[in-house]
Amino acid sequence: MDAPAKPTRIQTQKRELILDAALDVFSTNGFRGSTIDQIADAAGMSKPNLLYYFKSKEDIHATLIQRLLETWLAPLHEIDDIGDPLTELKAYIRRKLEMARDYPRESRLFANEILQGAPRIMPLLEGELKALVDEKALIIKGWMRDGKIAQTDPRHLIFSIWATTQHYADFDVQVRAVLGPDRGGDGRFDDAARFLEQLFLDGLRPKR
Amino acid sequence: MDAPAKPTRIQTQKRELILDAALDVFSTNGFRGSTIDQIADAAGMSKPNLLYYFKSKEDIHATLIQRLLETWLAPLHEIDDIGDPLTELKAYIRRKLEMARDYPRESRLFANEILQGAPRIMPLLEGELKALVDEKALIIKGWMRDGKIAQTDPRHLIFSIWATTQHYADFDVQVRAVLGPDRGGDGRFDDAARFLEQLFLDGLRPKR
DNA sequence: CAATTTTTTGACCGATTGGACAAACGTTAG
DNA sequence: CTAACGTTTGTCCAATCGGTCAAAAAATTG
Repeated sequence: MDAPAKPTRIQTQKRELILDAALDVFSTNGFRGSTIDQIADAAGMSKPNLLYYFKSKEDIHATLIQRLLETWLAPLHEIDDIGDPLTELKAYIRRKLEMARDYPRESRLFANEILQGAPRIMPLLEGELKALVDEKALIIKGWMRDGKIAQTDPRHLIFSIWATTQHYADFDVQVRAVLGPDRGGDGRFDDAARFLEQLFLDGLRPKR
Repeated sequence: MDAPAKPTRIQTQKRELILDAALDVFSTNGFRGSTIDQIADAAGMSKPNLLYYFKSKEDIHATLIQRLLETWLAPLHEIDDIGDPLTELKAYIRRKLEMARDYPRESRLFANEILQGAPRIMPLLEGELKALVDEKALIIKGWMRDGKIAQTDPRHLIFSIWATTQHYADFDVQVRAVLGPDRGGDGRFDDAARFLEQLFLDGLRPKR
């Protein structure tokens, strides 16, 4: 009874088009600040037509958030303790920075959700995300015990990596404005990568 | 003709009440996501009454943003090259972290504005803020030339300080969710302060 | 007190919102 | 061709939006 019935080619195609348009709109205006009309316009279709593919504004947003989280946590999943700790952390920072560069809309969508108090993903933060961070914090703690990296708080280390990398997506307009048109162009991600590697490896105290 | 007429006691008092309520609402919902009714409710008055003190929703928001920016950039202004560079930077990080702790609503208001493309403060970012950062970047660059701190990109250094400290205000719910009820309580800012000092001074490479 | 000014509110307005619906249109399989 | 099904849209609806206005209520002034 009521089998889901596999989607037609047009259905999958249009749904994808809508989700892409919705990502544009939601990531810059937040959920409450976005309208179905805006999304429909951006997707090049009428509002009723959009509502034929998604049954509500909530539905679109939920689909987007769910899809986002899968890709968003992937880099953290990849951390394990088989490689060299410092190399592993450097790779994680680089991957997160690449995600800020290649998926800035997803980063801003997430930032908007958290800023608003995470009303739609709070259970996930306290469940899946916390468990994942706890697991990786244990690995990092092990590296510290082995003297492979300096002794410090592994959870705040993870926070600082998130903060510094996502900053280049979420605060992009500010970064561009401050750097000016010259360095705001393309090289800013390379500069950021170099700086962050230096910061996380050796900090600011001058070598003796 | 049309002298501004000094405000009554009730006027200054109620305007302050409204701004405080509006800061609550705007900082969690963004500009478009907030309604005058929400603000009026939070301020304990009727909508027309609120509009008697501020002529529009825009007016409230503009007042809030303008007031925010004055206090927001104060810590950066305080950086000068008379003290010891590392001490100076440590103090700046601590001050910014205290602001994230004591004025989280202001931080989120700012984050919302930037996330939405900074439509109302773009000129200020490209003008006053860029000039200020340029000025302080020169000071930091001097420290690097003198060998007082490690050679690196001073602008990205400033970005990383902003990102790591504001993270504890803007992403507060995520930080709390991940740390759990125990450490999510009060000590998290002290833990963050200790971690950030370690990170910015010495990084993660273990001492030999 | 009474006159005046400031403060507060209920009722209202046009515009926009998320969403429903039936009718029209396109496509495809028999 | 035609019946069936998938797709698209114009029209409509109730709720909410930002904001106005006139009149009532408080506060202030003389």
